[in-house]
Amino acid sequence: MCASSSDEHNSDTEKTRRYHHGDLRQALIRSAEALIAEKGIAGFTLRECARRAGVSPSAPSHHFGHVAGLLSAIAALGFSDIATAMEHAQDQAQGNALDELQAIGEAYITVAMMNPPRFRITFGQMPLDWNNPELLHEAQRAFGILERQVRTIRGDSGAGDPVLDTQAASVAAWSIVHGFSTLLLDGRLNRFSVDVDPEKSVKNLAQKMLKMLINGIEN
Amino acid sequence: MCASSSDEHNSDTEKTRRYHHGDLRQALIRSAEALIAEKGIAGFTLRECARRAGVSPSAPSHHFGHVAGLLSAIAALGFSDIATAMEHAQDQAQGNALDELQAIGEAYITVAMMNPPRFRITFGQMPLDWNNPELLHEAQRAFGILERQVRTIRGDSGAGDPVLDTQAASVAAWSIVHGFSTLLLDGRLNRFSVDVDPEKSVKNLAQKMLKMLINGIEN
DNA sequence: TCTTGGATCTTGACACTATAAAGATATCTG
DNA sequence: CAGATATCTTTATAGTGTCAAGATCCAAGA
Repeated sequence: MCASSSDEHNSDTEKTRRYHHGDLRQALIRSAEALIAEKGIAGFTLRECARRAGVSPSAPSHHFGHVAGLLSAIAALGFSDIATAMEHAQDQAQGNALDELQAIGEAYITVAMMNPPRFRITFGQMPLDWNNPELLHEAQRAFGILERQVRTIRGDSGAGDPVLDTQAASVAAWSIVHGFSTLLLDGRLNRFSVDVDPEKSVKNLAQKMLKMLINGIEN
Repeated sequence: MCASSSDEHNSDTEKTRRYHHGDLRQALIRSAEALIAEKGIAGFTLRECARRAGVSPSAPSHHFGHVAGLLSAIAALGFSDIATAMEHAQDQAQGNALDELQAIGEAYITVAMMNPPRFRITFGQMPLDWNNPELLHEAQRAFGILERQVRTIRGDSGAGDPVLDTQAASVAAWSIVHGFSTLLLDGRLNRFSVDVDPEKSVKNLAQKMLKMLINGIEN
């Protein structure tokens, strides 16, 4: 994932700044996430990303076209992160289908917490290019895992009340983990009565929430 | 310099363009929401708002200070909408505490659907000024209603499993309705297997989701 | 080895944007 | 009727995304 000679193209040092960066695409993605981590979404700027990568303002256009191109590439990584983390969690909790869904949901939240800038880009309101095939593919992959798991459960439990159908259950699962992640990352939770300071208590809270929903789904 | 009195063709109505707008504050709020409804969050611009209100680019600063001021005023309206709609729903469904929570949750989603631009501002990533006392107050009011309702329920049902405590339940309720609203408004649901085209089916889906969660909470 | 085509980056320019300072105008108060 | 004050305009500054044209490097083919 890194270049062959890693100390060659650092921006802030006065190392011979080459005309060709060598790995600009990756560098810009890193710059963008670091920038958002520092100054928030509002502080994101394509020019500043280029500046941090040690490159001219219009260099990014040759790799991503426009801003949405860079953001879409990052969003694709975001969906990929979620999908692979879900798959991993699913494998770990193998056996009980309900436990697998619980693990999948927790994985979603964990990924959001691990890289907030990436999650904000993936699910924020900044423009994305949904014609990007990679983005589209990874997004469908992520949601597919969750939906398949819910379908498995509802197939198992024999579906009592027809009102509680599979679609509603999968959307409910997605909504609860997504809503929690969003509220948490935007600092909406600790602004009010909820104090979720230590990281442990966040995961604990997420566990409880999911238990409630899954408890409601299986019945 | 512009014509002071007689000739006017700038505004859509018969209003003569005066030096003093008369109700610029409200006009800017309306312009902002209309603009976002048309061109999305990315198309929002303070200058364009001023343009639509028929005033100079820096006129808004005298009413809101900076961009975050205008957005915060709108966000305060957003929280107020949610709070009052929740209170209304609570009154309508009076009697069963569980039905009340269900109604409160549905109200949240309905408000989001009724005025998407306002909801996007209220819960989006654009900068807000949380020193704005009105914004803070309305936000606390909204969450307070939901939390009090959950507390009522858990007091009623006698709280069996201590794992499923009140805090987790209220956050779960907030998360599921907020997550659903966000995913819906950002077009993330109908992009995949879920097709929520007719408005009726959206409310139906929301009902089912909430039923599942509440079912899980009361047990 | 030398040349040449294509990918990569820079320069320069344009039309935007937010915001601040200072001047112009209307409304309100005494 | 006069000041004072709130409201809006003008003007200016610094920053932004994107485009077109030029500069530079790399990697084949002769």
